[in-house]
Amino acid sequence: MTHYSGYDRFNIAVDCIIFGFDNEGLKLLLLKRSFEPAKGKWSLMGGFLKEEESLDDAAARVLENLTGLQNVYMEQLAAFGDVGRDPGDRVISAAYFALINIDDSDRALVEKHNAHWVLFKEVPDLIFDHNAMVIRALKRLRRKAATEPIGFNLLPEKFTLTQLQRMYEAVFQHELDKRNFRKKILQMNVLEKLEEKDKESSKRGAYLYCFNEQKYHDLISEGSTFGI
Amino acid sequence: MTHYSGYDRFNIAVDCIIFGFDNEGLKLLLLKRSFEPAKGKWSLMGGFLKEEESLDDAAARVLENLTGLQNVYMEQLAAFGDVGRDPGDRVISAAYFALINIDDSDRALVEKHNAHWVLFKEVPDLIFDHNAMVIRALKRLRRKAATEPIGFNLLPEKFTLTQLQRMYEAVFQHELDKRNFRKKILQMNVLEKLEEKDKESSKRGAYLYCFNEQKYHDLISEGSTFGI
DNA sequence: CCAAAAGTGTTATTAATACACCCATGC
DNA sequence: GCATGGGTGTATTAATAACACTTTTGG
Repeated sequence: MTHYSGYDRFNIAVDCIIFGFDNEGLKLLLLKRSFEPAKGKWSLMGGFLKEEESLDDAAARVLENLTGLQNVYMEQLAAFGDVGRDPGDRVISAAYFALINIDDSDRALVEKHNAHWVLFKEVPDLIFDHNAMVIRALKRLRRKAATEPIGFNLLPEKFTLTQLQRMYEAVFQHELDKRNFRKKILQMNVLEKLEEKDKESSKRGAYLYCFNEQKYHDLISEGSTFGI
Repeated sequence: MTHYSGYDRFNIAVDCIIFGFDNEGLKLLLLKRSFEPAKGKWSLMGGFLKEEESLDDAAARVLENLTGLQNVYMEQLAAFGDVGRDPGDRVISAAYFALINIDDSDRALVEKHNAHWVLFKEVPDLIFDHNAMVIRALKRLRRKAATEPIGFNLLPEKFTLTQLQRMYEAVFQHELDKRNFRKKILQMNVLEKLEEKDKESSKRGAYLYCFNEQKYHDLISEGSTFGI
């Protein structure tokens, strides 16, 4: 016996805007829809909410189904609830965005779903209101990446300062000054400089760094903030 | 015949975080819940989504039911979807926040709903996850009010610079320097100075201003941004 | 030896902050 | 004439932006 009988009930979906980053730039993981309506069209990865799971759990499940990844950085963007947004039926969708390192994703799984990493600048027409979701996700990503240390989720555990700068340049879509960038990020003292060097992209080799959660907390607790 | 049969369906609620402002400070419009479960407890104003309306429409309807107001500044905060968030039944709630001028609201309607304007600092324990919604709404309000001209929605059409400053002080919960504040807001050139003076709060009288949408658009289109 | 990326400080400009006195008026 | 809130400018400090050369090393 429910307390709230007599009210309309709805299908609820979660749709995932999955950001990735590599040498080519900022990318989205998109797939060709395998069922009607809009079968064969480009789409975000989605799924329906189940009775026994939270929205956050559903989004994590959908992401894991596609990428094989758990414990990924995810954040709810908003709920999309226009009446005609899905021509198949009335569906309310909670959109989530995720930041992952492309190399961590399970390539076989991704291929099985007929999914592809697409450069953000080249995102095609997507079904329903998915383009609107993507645009809002980028806006949110830009804002948050500028003020919180979430961008690191797009990189491997160990990265060079140049890689880090390229990542921010891809997110913000404009170039940064190398010296000012390094000054700023190093002054915040949230990175740990490793002994190792990366020799892949230069002969000289570049020192590898990793983000240090503890250092970040120290920064915050002394009243400072992260900012690029 | 629906395309998406076989998936669970859910009640969907909208809950409204209604901000107001007067001489006493920043306030929230809260009500004592008139039905089970949690009857008699403090709560946000809410309602259930109907088949024929969008989430935004539902939020606007719920707000109008309580305040009598239409065309109010409203923005979706997020969807809240934890499994046990509402002990009455599984309900997914889309939280919206609204900014209104307290004097514009229909006092009789507000009283009829057993609703009260409560100082933000004195918000009591609310049902379910409503306190969490309120905290996130304030965070969002602070961020957006600092970078977009939404704070004006908390004031009457015509206001003095002191009123404007008090509003921002109430939102940010810290004092601002009078001269720096006036310099900043006037330099942006988004206010229109009226001939009229307000004589209510001083003998000398203070010039009234109003926000000018056109001037704001001019500011934006020349590449500048609003900021307090 | 040279191409290619790594690394490194200083100056100039701009924005943010701190701060105190006179003005107008109703009582 | 005095208490009350309205109104105004400058100097200091901090943050941001602009900018060019040396280093290392594999080929």
